[in-house]
Amino acid sequence: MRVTKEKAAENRAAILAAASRLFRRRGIDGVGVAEIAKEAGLTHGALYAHFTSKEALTAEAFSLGFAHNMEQSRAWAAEHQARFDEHIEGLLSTRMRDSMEAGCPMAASASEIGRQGDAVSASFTEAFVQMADMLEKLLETTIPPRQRRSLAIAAVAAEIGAVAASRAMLKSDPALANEVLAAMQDLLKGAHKTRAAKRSRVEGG
Amino acid sequence: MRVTKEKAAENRAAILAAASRLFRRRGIDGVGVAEIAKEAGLTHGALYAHFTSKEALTAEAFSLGFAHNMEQSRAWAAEHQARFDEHIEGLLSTRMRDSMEAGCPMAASASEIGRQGDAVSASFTEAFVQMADMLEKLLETTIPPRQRRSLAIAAVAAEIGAVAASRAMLKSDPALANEVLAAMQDLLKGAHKTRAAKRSRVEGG
DNA sequence: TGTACATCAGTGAACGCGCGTTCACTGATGTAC
DNA sequence: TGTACATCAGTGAACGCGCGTTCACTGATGTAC
Repeated sequence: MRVTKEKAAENRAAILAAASRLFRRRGIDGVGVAEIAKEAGLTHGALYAHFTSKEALTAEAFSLGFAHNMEQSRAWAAEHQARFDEHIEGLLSTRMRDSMEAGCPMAASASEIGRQGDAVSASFTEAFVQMADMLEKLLETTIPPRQRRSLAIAAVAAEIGAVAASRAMLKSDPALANEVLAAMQDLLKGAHKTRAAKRSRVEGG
Repeated sequence: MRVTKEKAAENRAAILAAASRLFRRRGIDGVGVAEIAKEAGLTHGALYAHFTSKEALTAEAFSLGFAHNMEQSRAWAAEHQARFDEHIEGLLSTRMRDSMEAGCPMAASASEIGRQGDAVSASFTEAFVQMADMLEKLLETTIPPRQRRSLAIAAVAAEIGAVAASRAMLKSDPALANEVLAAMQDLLKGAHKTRAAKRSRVEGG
């Protein structure tokens, strides 16, 4: 039966939220539309009143998931007045790795995105760029702009790899999984420090 | 009908090779056992004479895929007498990114491994460690052992992230996809150079 | 070396199941008067 | 404000399809004599 416009909008949002959550946890191919609808408190038929296909739903779910995560990340950084190093520590923490739902959605789905359609790829790219932009602004301003951009881009990719790899080996070697996170923190913080120092020396000399 | 032991072994190997190839290209959930068997020139029933289940096949296919890729990588490094930097250039090349089949299998499946069973996770970990060991040996010996290990581990995770991210955004922003590979090359080569230089200064002073 | 037979890799039909999608139907909502 | 009716979000049965797995059967291979 028909529901109010507000309720319909809520249901649509609930479907997207459920899809985003389930896709991260079990992969796109690992979750059916019936389960997504059920998780949102609906039957599978209702889903097609809001989305033309699973693919369309997937694209929107990723877009929303990325945006939501980015917003949380930005809020956290503002609240804690986090600089580059602290932000890297947060992203590469065991807490982020162990939470498929609160953690980075790019890391949760990285290797699947390339097999999806253009819309999903575009969502990923947008999220990647926003993340890189955010990190870039946190870098020492003594580093030349071009280097800042390069380092920020590499840092996002590095974070994705470290979290994905750490998750992949968690079942068989938890100690090494933690070592991966720590090693990546060292690499990124070290690169930041070195590039900032180099510039200072140039300025000083 | 029965076939010779040699032919049976060949068929088994063909199934594993087909599975490894198809899983990388389309994901584990994206490929059925019938297609794998067909690609190996058999019917789906034959598959169960060699493997107890798709999961068992998956674990063996990944194990073989990782080992095969590692062997190729080692051979390439030996032939080209590649040092750390050249090896990084090879791994983070557009050629490796664009070939799902010749490229790094860890990057192709990173985010899916965590959802598979213990055996698949163990295969991934073994491949990761071997890759890290190989890179570690290519690092400047002036760098202290603990730093070498940390850098090698971070480099493998970084490579996985850069290749996976570059593939994910290839459809929507090829220029940025290339930039990711270049930025990661800079980050890793820079870290290598800096750590080697630091040590030299300490030794010199 | 030749014969008889057990072995077993491979075939292909069949299993139950869940997938994405469609559709006739329901009934409260939203709207026109 | 009250009434009549069109709208449409949501329901649930049904669709064809491909999934992973099983199994009776085939017939060449490998082995025992």
